[in-house]
Amino acid sequence: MSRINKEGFNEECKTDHREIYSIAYTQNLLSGRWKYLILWFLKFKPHRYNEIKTLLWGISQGSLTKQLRELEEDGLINRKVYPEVPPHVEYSLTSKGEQLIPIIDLMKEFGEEFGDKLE
Amino acid sequence: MSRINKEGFNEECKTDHREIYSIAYTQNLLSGRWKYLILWFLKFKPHRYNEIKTLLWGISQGSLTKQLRELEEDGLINRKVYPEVPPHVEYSLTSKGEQLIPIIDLMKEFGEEFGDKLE
DNA sequence: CTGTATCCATGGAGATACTG
DNA sequence: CAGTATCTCCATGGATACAG
Repeated sequence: MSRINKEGFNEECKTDHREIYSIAYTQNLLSGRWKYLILWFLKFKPHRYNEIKTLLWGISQGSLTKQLRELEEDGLINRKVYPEVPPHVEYSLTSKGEQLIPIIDLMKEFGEEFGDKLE
Repeated sequence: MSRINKEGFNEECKTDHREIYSIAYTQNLLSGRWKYLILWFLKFKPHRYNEIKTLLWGISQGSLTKQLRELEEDGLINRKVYPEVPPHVEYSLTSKGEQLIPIIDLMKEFGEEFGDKLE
């Protein structure tokens, strides 16, 4: 999903610009094939890199690293490195990231009601 | 954003499969550059094709038509054609689509709190 | 006014190999 | 264990022209 910028919205839009930008802002943070699920997993407890990779069956290392970096840059998750050998890295939600969880909860509830075809 | 299928999640995933599928299902319905904003506009009242096109400054006709068709196929919006000349088409939310609005509301609130940089 | 048809550019995601 | 570096592929969206 492409990211949406400030440019590109009608100056005469009937609804408040800020509302549109706010929705686009949040959408941008969550744009990515796996981000909703990563945040969902971290809701319960911190996870290590390989734990997430196992939960997200099918994700490649390259993709996972990229999504985690983006989530980190957007301030949604923390990355804590334990200076051990072998390496030990743990990802957890920031308070900002936690505030996204209710959205994902709602998406889960919606999907439980309407998405039965996936079962 | 690519769509997520039933396949691709670990059989031994610690969280309930249904929750993951439910999140992915909802994410799939909303995958698309403009869908959140289209639903947001329809929240207030039905809109005509060109009204939506004007609100979404910058969208091409081809893209708008495609997004509207997908939303319609997924049962989120209604398409009502008034047999007039010139043509008159009105889009409105279905009850299923209305149940998505709280999610978008939350995204708006989140963006209002954290997305000030877009102002 | 509300589209369709066609082509094209872009970027995100996967595959694979390699590394401290 | 937790990455990095490339490469490739293809779905998505945009541009443009045309139409009922």
